[in-house]
Amino acid sequence: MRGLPDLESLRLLVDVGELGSLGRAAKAAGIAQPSASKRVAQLERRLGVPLLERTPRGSTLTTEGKMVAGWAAQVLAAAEELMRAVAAVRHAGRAHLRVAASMTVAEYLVPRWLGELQHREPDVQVGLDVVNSADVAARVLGGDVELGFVEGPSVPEGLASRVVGTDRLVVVVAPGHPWARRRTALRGAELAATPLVVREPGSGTRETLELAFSGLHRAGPRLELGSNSAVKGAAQAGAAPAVLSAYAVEAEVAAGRLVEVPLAGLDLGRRLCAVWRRGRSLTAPAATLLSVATQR
Amino acid sequence: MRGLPDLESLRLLVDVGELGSLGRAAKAAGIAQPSASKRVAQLERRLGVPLLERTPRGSTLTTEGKMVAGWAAQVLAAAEELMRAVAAVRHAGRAHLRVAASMTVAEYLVPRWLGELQHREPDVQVGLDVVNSADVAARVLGGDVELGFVEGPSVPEGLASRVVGTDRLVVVVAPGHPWARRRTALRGAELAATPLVVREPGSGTRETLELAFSGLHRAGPRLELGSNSAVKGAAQAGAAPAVLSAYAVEAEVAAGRLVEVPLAGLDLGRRLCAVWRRGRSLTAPAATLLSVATQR
DNA sequence: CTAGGTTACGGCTAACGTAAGGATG
DNA sequence: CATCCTTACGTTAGCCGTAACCTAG
Repeated sequence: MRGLPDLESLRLLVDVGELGSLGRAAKAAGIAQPSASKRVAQLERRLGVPLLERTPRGSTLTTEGKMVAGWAAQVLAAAEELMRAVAAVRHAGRAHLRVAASMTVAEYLVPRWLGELQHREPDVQVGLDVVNSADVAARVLGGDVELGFVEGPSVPEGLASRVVGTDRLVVVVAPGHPWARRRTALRGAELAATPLVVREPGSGTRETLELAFSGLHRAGPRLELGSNSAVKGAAQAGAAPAVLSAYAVEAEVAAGRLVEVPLAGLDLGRRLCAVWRRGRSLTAPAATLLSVATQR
Repeated sequence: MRGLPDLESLRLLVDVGELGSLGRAAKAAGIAQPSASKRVAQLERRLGVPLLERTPRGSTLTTEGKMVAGWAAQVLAAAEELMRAVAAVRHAGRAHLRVAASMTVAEYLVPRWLGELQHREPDVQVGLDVVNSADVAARVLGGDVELGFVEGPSVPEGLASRVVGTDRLVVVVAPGHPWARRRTALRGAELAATPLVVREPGSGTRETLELAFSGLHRAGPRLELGSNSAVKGAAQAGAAPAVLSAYAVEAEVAAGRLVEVPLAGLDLGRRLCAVWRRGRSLTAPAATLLSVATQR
């Protein structure tokens, strides 16, 4: 099993499952039927598993095919979220509905919302600016964007807000780190006195951490890095414990590449809030997006 | 924005972000540096967004690049789960650790577990059989597989078991269906008297539904279909309300393509259980998998 | 005969590697 | 001048569409 599969072939497989024949799936993909046949055959070779039961009256998925189609649908859903989010970033300036979001919200929440919004309001083009929390507030107040999404702890002045979710910072270490097998919760004072891998000053993650550490005796950071993935990489390499958003490390923790250390006596929760100009009524698409965001 | 991006290019982008230069990312991918340069450039053209800040001392991700890399990492994680799961299906027979799982568990839970198991026990090859719940029990009792995973409601005789998660059946309709705007919860009797789109008899989903309907006056099914995706397709087309696992419709509900109808007075929850031969001790890899599965 | 499938073949796109050219500390 | 990136170029591999053939109801 070398290379990763290509998404077009996975889409083709899913379509065959739903439409019942290679020919119809080919039409849906805008290619000729023999091309679709060959692509699926190649996918079967590459995965080493038979996927279709072919008959002169159509094709149905084998048991393995149903499984693969199910897993493929999840890959495709993630890919489509990516494409929608990229489209929103590209249209940042000239869109019908302009919003700004901080990194964490933009990365983990916004793509989902866009999917549902697009379904409810198919014609609305969303433009997305990704900036830090302070800039989100500035753009909303300045009227550059209609709606903003920020991560706590503080909600800026002069803005109406609604909580749309909660996040918390977590301490993670490489699986080989002594703390990975800890059974007793880590105390805040102990964490503060340990050199850590953290995000750069000014990021929402760092600010939440600084606030929680205030008043504690503390060690300087071991490493300051400018992106979540860089911090994760350093933690996995065993450099030191890292502090990051629970969203950001979800996948690594699920896969066992990082281990979350239980923590006590330190509040690292933070609200994720939608904000808009106080007293100004929202346009219809903005109200829809807000309602979508609030429901999840 | 036509076609979907290809996964190799996304991997390349993520690697550039983590490794700091196109050259190192190229080496990681096993291709020449100019090829990597061209691929990323093509990705930028295709997405219509600048992704890299190129300098003579390396390349760093732009703000948009960091976003895209974050979203790409999620797509890649899903793709890798798919590949691991396919490998397990392919090795069904001749693996070190052989397990059997029913559809729902195999589709939504097993890929995650495999990721973590592979991390904890890198050398273990897992073989996965996907069969219905009754067959899972038979294979465990017959010694064909060491561990099984079934969806309730009944736990087979003669097997030790442990609950590894919970699922529930949900009622979903197309967004245009009258029930989509319902505010009051649906009563069990009303649901039973409505023609539905359901899975075929013998599937775990169908059995749970039949059990819940027992004693109620009921209408026949509107459609019986052999796969979750077929049922979802019919529901989206507006054929009738459908009843499916919450896991199965998660993505569609999040994207607004299906709407969940609130339900009262009918217990459609079901436990997902690991099962093994009573009195037989588990091998080390099986025990590890069980512990991984139990923790999530 | 129709509706579905595969095989065969020629054309073209696209990805690769090597080699050469340009910028920046 | 060392490093990293890009452009140029020739080769190769893979995908596509058309056409021909096969099979079952």
